[in-house]
Amino acid sequence: MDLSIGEVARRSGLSVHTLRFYEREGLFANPVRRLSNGRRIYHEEDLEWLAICTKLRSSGMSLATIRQYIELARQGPGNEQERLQLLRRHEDHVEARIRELRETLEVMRHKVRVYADHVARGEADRLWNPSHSDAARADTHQKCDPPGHA
Amino acid sequence: MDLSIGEVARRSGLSVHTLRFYEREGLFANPVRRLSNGRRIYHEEDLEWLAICTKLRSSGMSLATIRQYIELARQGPGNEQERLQLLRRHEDHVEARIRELRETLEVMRHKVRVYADHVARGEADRLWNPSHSDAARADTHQKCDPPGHA
DNA sequence: TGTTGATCTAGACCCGACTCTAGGTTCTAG
DNA sequence: CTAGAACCTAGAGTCGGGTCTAGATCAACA
Repeated sequence: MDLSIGEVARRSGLSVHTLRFYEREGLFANPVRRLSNGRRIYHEEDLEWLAICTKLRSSGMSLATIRQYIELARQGPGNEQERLQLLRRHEDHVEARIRELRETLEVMRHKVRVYADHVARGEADRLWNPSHSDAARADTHQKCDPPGHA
Repeated sequence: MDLSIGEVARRSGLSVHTLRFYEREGLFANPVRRLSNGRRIYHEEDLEWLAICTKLRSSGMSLATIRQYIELARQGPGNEQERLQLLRRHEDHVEARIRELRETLEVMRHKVRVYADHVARGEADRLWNPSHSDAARADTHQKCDPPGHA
């Protein structure tokens, strides 16, 4: 049940380069073992961890933080609170990020709606070609264009 | 009502370095004007745009995309649909990102709950020190630890 | 007048996270 | 026996997004 790096790459979606890179960076819980010929051998557990790892990455956890986490895990029992703390801190970050994105999204949706409206009614000229002198006027129409001052 | 770069930095929260960098990158709708002595002069409109710009950035829009957008705006009226399209594409990205984050968050919350439970009941030993040979056993407890195989 | 502080330009540097190259070994199939 | 695929290491390169430095100019004040 040993897996080659190529196999793991295929199944994890990461490149072999990245797998070696992650190893150098200490992102595997256990030092990756080698065959006598020097080739790496992985196991199902590594794939499971890589899946989690990838999820953490894609939710914005840095490699440094992931490393911290697996270092705690490597130290064995006794630091459960720290591990939980680390995960909860990340939860908080993710939540904050979601709030931030939602807020931006709302603003954007509003602007797009107003714009689309104007465009549809063919009244967009003033809006879409703001100049220094009529910026204030355009403003009252909720423009979100980069203001011009030519 | 002219603003110096320092003033704009103060009010936008960006550094003077970044303002100059953004200018080089073509992220201002209008070429930033200079005083006869070469110093940049900004206006309120620039601050407004920088605020929007910052929001777009913080929602993950790349500088390249922002540049595309202001290039459309610079071309003047006639490409409203393209601008709307660009904004809507970004909306889609942001939505997708929110979904992704929410999903991760759910998974994390679940794992944290299960962990905290185990820790609270003092049963975490097996869970928190998984070894190759008992990984399967630990697995039945929904571990999210990096699996060990020592 | 001279120092302090803000600005200018061009270009180097940094960081995170990969990604790839060069040059060498090893496995596998024909 | 040999070609080609897969692997190895060390280290260089890339990309996005800044960040900073050096050396010069300029304004304002005691």
